[in-house]
Amino acid sequence: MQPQRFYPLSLNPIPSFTSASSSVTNVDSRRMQTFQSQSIFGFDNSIFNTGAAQALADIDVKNVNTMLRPDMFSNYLMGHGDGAYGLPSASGEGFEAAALLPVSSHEPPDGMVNLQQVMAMHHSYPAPFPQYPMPTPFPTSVVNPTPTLPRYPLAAPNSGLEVETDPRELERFAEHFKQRRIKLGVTQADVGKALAHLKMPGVGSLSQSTICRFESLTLSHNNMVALKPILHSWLEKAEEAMKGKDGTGELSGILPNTDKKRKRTSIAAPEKRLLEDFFRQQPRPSGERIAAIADKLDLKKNVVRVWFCNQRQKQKRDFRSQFRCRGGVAGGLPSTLSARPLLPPTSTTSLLPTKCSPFTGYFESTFRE
DNA sequence: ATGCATGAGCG
DNA sequence: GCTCATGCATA
Repeated sequence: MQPQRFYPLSLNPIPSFTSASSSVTNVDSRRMQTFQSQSIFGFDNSIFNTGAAQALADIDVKNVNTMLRPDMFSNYLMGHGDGAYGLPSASGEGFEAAALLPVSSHEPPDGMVNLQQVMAMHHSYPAPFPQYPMPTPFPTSVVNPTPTLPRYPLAAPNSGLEVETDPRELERFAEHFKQRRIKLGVTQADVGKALAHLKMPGVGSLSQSTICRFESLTLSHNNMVALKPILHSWLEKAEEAMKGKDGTGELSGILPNTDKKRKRTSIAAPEKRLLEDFFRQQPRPSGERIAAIADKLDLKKNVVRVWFCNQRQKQKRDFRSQFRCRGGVAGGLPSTLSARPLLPPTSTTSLLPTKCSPFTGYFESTFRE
């Protein structure tokens, strides 16, 4: 059984949401305007008011004209969990950065097992939730301490709760997430599968790759923003399930057996070096040039084209790189927990030197030949 | 963890 | 034909 496929989380089928004044309206506009305006989680509020949310969760979102929007998750995240940290405000102010994050790493389980197995172990983990530092206290008026209130937000706009877009906070969460996941003994793949069982509208399973990239911050900023509430939600449930030693089972996913094999082109080192040379010369070669390169390297034109696409994306998608200004990203940072990204001073409005592209953190070289 | 690939949405 | 999110396959 294949995991159900969903739309990319940040793609929004509603055209009006994809314009410059997109649905990410709730987000600190000062910052958001520095990023691509692609909407993230378009989610029609009305579905909540009509109580159709659950029904929606059960059908293929491809057929639904709604998507999730990060701001819709604000309340979602605040639900319960005494130890759970709250969604910080987008302002991100009064919040000391990664200094607080040296989470002491206790020994992880020797082997990774799926959550179901873990829960079956009946181990009660001591101090299940080393409090994730709460950056900005929420006004109590918007915090919902009552566990009986709806899991899905009825309205988010201008509620004061906003999507987390502070790169520091995202980074901190990513690390926190990884630490906790490991502590729980859950693999990245397990998390990805379990997401489908959260029954969050528009949220299906994700691959191990994506979870990995989230943890290692090798996603675009928008992508990080979009995934954070979902993963946070999973983590909350997982912690809870672990606490109450009787797992509800909702996190145990069906293990899909993917048998189809796709062959992957492998570009040899010499060719790759040449491609990198070409890329340095011109990151956005014309079709003709691509053809020429392909011919020269004896590669298929499409392979070369995709390689350039991926190379550009590689630069851009590294979440961390978006807050740096440098010539290239080749190699990138090691994705170890100890890799401390160079993040700019607190002010999110001046994250980047003016010469940088606000989105990519790079000097733009958009001109094509 | 990451390289190559796919596909939706878009201009 | 590009960007972007995401996944399969593999180093």
